Amino acid sequence: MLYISSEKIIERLSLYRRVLSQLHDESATVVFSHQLAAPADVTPAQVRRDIMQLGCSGIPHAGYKIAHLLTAIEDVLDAPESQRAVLVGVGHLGLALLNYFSERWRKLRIHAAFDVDPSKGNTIIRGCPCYPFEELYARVRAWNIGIGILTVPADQAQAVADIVCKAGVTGLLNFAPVRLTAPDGVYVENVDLTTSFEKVAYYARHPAEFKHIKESQ
Amino acid sequence: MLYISSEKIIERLSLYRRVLSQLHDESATVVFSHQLAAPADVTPAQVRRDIMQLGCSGIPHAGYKIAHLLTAIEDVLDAPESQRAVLVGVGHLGLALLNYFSERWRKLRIHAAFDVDPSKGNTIIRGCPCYPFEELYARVRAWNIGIGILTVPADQAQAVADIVCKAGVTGLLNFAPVRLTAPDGVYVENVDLTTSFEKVAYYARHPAEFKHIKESQ
DNA sequence: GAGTGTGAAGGCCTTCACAGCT
DNA sequence: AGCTGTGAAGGCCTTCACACTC
Repeated sequence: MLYISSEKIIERLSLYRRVLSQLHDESATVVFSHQLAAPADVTPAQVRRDIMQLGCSGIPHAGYKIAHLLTAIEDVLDAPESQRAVLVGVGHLGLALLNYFSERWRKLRIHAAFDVDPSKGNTIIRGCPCYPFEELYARVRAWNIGIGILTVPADQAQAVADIVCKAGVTGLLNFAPVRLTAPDGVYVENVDLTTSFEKVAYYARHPAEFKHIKESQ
Repeated sequence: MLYISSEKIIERLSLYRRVLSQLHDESATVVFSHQLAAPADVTPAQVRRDIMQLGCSGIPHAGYKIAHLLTAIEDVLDAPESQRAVLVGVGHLGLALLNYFSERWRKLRIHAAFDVDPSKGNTIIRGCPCYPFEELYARVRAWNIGIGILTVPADQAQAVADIVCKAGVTGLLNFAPVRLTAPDGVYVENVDLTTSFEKVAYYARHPAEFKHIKESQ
């Protein structure tokens, strides 16, 4: 089993995999570093370094075997057995994620959803069972689930985080515009839509300021 | 007008503002660097450096004036007049964003939405008018809109990006799991839900690997 | 010739550490 | 005493450049 220390590399591996999967579906068998570099907005040298860390080797002038890379990336990114998450908050964003992640990965999936709205309790949404919010703690603990996805309003996010952390999750994917506090050992990934929107707005007004980013292609 | 070169700083300013706004609502008037550091997961020294770049000064032992900081951050992040975006793809994710960004900022808002589904054409959703997809190019151009938010399926994202770029936007907020190609001068911010999910999954399985991140508090 | 593998260099960001102020 | 302001140091990530291979 291979451990990767850097967050940035993990993110790029996910991107590489997406491109590799597509190439694989198109029946390609080999890939060059520059083919992976362009979609990930990095240099070919960066790609080669990342692949080096995976323990893979290419063939000069002939590139890398796609199948080898895919296997190596799976070894890093995918759980050996299967990994499950719960989603809390079945609003529009929650539904979008349920659509998005339904069936797409065998090894990583949303196992159940929870919502305070009683009308959503004990229904099945996009193939995913939805339970009453009150059952959150007991079910996460009983199922031994490791990931919590929070798509609840900002003022409830911390309370929900506390519950699922106490129930044993070690990873949180937080969509609420709040910075959560979580116990040591729990990884928190924030998807901050406000920040993303404001950032785009800033650079949309100052097109000169990011010239260097585009030149990396 | 002040220009900030670094993407990271822009992101942190957005976070600082959120905390500052809340403190302001609670009638606080001053803030210490460590109060802003904790929610943003950075050191107090980092906060002081960022504030320095804003051109603000604090008072030793007494912190920074919240009102001054808010004004300075507004000067950087907010457009002088007002800035408008269009949203393309009124699925669950699009609806979530319309809820999320409705009315919340006066200076930055979603001005119109577009969808291929004819039943959504010419309706008003969460206060935001929704038009048929065919009118996208003409309306973006006529209204001189600078930002496009893409919440369409992956296989349509590039085509939509091409249309809105040709119509004159200079910033794209892309939620489709594809890396877009856009003309020079157009800033693309990708919100990659797959990557975020896989990243959380990785660190949820390897709690030791991110110890250094938590220690920054 | 064209692409890989990698030590070395470079650059950016963050943190340290301490002087200065109240 | 406690917090700000900031030069200097440190660390991480990325890029360069070129030997090497097919």
